[in-house]
Amino acid sequence: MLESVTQSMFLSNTMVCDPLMSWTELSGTTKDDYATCDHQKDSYTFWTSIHPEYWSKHNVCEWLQFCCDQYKLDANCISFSRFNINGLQLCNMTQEDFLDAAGIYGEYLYFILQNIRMHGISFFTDAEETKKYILNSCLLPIQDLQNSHLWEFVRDLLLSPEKNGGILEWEDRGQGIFRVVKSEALAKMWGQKKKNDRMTYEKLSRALRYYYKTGILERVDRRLVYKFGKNAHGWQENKI
DNA sequence: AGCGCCTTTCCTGCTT
DNA sequence: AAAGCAGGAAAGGCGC
Repeated sequence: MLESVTQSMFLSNTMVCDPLMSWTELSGTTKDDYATCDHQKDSYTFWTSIHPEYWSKHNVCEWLQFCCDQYKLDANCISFSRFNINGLQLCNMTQEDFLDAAGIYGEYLYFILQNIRMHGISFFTDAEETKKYILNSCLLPIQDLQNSHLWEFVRDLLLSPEKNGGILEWEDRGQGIFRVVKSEALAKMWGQKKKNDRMTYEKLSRALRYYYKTGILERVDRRLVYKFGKNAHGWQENKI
C-alpha cells in the first residue's frame, strides 16, 4: 500500500524527482546541501551516498539524527537503543517494529526510510516538499511534527476534532471563523508544544493579535472568536 | 556575527 | 469583579 501510494505521488512530481534519474544522481544532488551543515559535516556526504541496506550502525544513527534535525522530531520519543543496528537490519524492520521503537514517529520514520530506499535521500532534503507528500498520504499529520507557528497549530487543532477535545470549534467553517472554547486549555496545549509551562491565554492571544497585521487572521469583534485571513492557508475544506 | 521573524512577557487602559 | 481585547515596548529563540 505504502509503495503504491508513495510511488504515484512521487511520479506525479517531476520537479522533485525525475523517475529517469538514477539513485546516485539523486543523492549526488544533495551532497553540497549537506556539506554546509555544520552538524556531522563530514559524515553526511558518506551515509547519504550509499543505500540504506549498506549503512553501518553509525550510519543508521546518523540517519536518525538527520531526521530529528530536519523534521524537528523530539529525540526523547525515539528509543535509540532499539536502533543500534546496521542498515540491513533497519531495512528488515516492519512498520510495527518502527512503532514500537519510535512511538508516534515510528510510522513517519518508516515512511522516510522506505522512500530513501526507493528514491534516495534527496527526496527528504526539502522539508516543505516532504510535508506535501505526507499531507497527501494516509500517515499521521506531519504538522504535529513540523509546524511551529501558532496559527498552524490552531488550524491543525481545528482540523482534528478528535484531538482538540472541544477546545476549539468552527463558528463558520466556510468563512474560516472559529471560536476558542476553552482558552486556558488551548494555552496549556500550546505551552506543551513549546515546552513552556508558563503559557497563558493572555499571552497566546497577544501572539494571535499580531496576526491581524500580517493577514493571517482577521479581527472578529466577538470574544474568543477569530477568523482566518487571506494569508492563512490549509484551513479550507477540500483544499490543502 | 548579525538580522529578521515569530513569538513571549509585561503592561496600561478599555470593554464585556 | 473577572475575563477578554488592543497594542506598545522590549526581550528571547531560532534559522539563515
